[in-house]
Amino acid sequence: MKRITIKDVAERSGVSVSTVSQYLNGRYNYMGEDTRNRIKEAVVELGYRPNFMARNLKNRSTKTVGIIVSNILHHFAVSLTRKIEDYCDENNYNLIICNADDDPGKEEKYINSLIEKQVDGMIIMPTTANDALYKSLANQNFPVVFVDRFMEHVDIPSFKLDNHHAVGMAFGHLQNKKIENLYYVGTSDEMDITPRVERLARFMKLAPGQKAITGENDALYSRIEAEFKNEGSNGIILANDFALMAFLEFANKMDLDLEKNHLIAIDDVPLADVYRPRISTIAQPVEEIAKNAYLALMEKVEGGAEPDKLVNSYKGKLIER
Amino acid sequence: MKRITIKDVAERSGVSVSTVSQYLNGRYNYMGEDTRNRIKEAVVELGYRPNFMARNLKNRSTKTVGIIVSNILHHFAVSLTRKIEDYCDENNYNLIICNADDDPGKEEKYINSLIEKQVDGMIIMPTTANDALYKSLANQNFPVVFVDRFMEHVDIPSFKLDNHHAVGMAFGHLQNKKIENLYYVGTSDEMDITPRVERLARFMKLAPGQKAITGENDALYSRIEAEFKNEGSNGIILANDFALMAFLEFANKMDLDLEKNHLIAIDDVPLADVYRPRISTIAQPVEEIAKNAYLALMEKVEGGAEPDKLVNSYKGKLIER
DNA sequence: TCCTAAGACTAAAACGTTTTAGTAAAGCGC
DNA sequence: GCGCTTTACTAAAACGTTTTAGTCTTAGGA
Repeated sequence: MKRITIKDVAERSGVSVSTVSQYLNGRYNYMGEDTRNRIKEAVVELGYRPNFMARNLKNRSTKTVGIIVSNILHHFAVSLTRKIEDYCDENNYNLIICNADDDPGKEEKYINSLIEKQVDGMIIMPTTANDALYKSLANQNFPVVFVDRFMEHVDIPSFKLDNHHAVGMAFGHLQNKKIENLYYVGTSDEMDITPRVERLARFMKLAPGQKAITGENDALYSRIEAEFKNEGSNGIILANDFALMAFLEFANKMDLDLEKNHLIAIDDVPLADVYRPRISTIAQPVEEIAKNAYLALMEKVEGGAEPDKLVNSYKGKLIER
Repeated sequence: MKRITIKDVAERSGVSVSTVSQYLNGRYNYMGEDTRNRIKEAVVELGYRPNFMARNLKNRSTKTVGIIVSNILHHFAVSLTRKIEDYCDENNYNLIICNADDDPGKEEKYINSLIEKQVDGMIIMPTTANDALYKSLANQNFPVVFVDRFMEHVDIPSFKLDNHHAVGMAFGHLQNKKIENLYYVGTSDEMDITPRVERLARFMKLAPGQKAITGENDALYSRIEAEFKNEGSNGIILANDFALMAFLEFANKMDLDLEKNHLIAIDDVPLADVYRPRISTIAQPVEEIAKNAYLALMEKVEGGAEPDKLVNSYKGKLIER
């Protein structure tokens, strides 16, 4: 598989590489019309495609940004990535998608790999466990923005759901029902991950003395089994899509009556709309987060103004079903 | 944001760039121990990271492969990508994930962009609408494998579900119930996309005279509304996750009794396990597809043997619920 | 003492582009 | 027919690495 270079094109069309390069960059007034046509033909006939590596060794910008999501299995992560992809596409940027899989080691590897690949900037949904690395990025003035999560002592702007408001809405929604006990079910807040911390904190504040059940994956399921009492009419706030799935699994097993147990979940997953009964949710402002994160990143890439706020929260939308 | 190069490291440690390069590539016997330590320090202090572009301009391999999925919203696409990512990770390959969004134009753009980025190979879930481009890849001997879909006149090996067998299992599963009418609900087979064509064809063969409802997105929903008759006990084969969602939406609206209407869906989406009632599915052999596609690609990358078969189908697994 | 080998390095070419500075020829005005 | 501009190009440096072919010094070995 011989690689076709600009030199092959130059030879084939009988001009110098410089002229071919001018042609490739659309500066047609540097050459006569017949030359231009000959080059055009040569490019097509040889199936020439410029070498991005060589091109961007000379240029400054790679017109590429990377996104590292904490876990691509979260519906929110995929939707956000899709939206950001749209923005990149519109603006002729390439997007490299990386999945850290909730593993700080993988995250570190990807951050380094993206830098080596000379991306112009990156969007990170941080695992929050690579403090030193984030800081060094910020210090080097490398263009980075965070999404979904915020880190207290790191000078990188973040774009995310207003978690306080979201939990407030969930709480308000349940108050309209006649509910005896309130539950919060979510992933554990031990890791200091913003949405977990903020959501849980707000729940505790709004419903002091009510039960919060937290844990990771299978552990969460066991804790639900251990702590949830199926008595009377309950309200259950599901902190994210994983929590919702865990609770539904439990509800199925116990055959809970979901007309008496009122669910409301953060993250508007497609399943909520078709479940029986349908499930009320709070949809994340994916569009706003994607847009503002992208714009802020571009500001940084182009060396423009810093955003005036480090934490940028956007309100979710209650979808009552 | 000044970029730190190997030259800076060389100056800082008082040796030539060649020596630093040797150090970076682990060829330590090219230098004395103290030199080695000085370079090490300089690298850390400067936070030096090699420029991938420059490095791979010289080298042949980029240790990078790309995957282009037809639509990242399909559960199957994400699971497969995750598995392939694991294989890449294990073997120290980087994976660039691209989402064609069922748009042949985007697919073409991504294929070109991956070539320009000098990936060592790519895995494509083809939209099937870029015939000429696939062929030119095959002719140039560029390392490519297909997944999920197969293209008749293109010399690229494909790794996919055994669709005939899958539909056969779905059919068999429903035959154990007492069913009066059989339905097939799926995306349209107009585009000549392997799974759609094969699944539909097999259904027609097994259940001649029974109803097949096909269409895209909203159109599919309307066709269900128009053609599905809620009379007696029905069996419904859902051709993929989109079809399942569309049908569940319809079932909800009509308040269909899902104990009388028996569903079986291809693609084991998480929702199937928690839905009420739980939904039987046919799980794709994601693991096998990922593994074999990856291995075949690596064979090609390393210039090894061609796979002996162009079409490699693996059997799905019936999950009765 | 001379020869060779080993050890510790370095210079420079090469990878495939872009870009800057230049050149040669043609055309034009006067 | 001289100077100037325009047109149509080209040569060569540069980007940040890797790699090959050296070079220089020191140390043995005969």
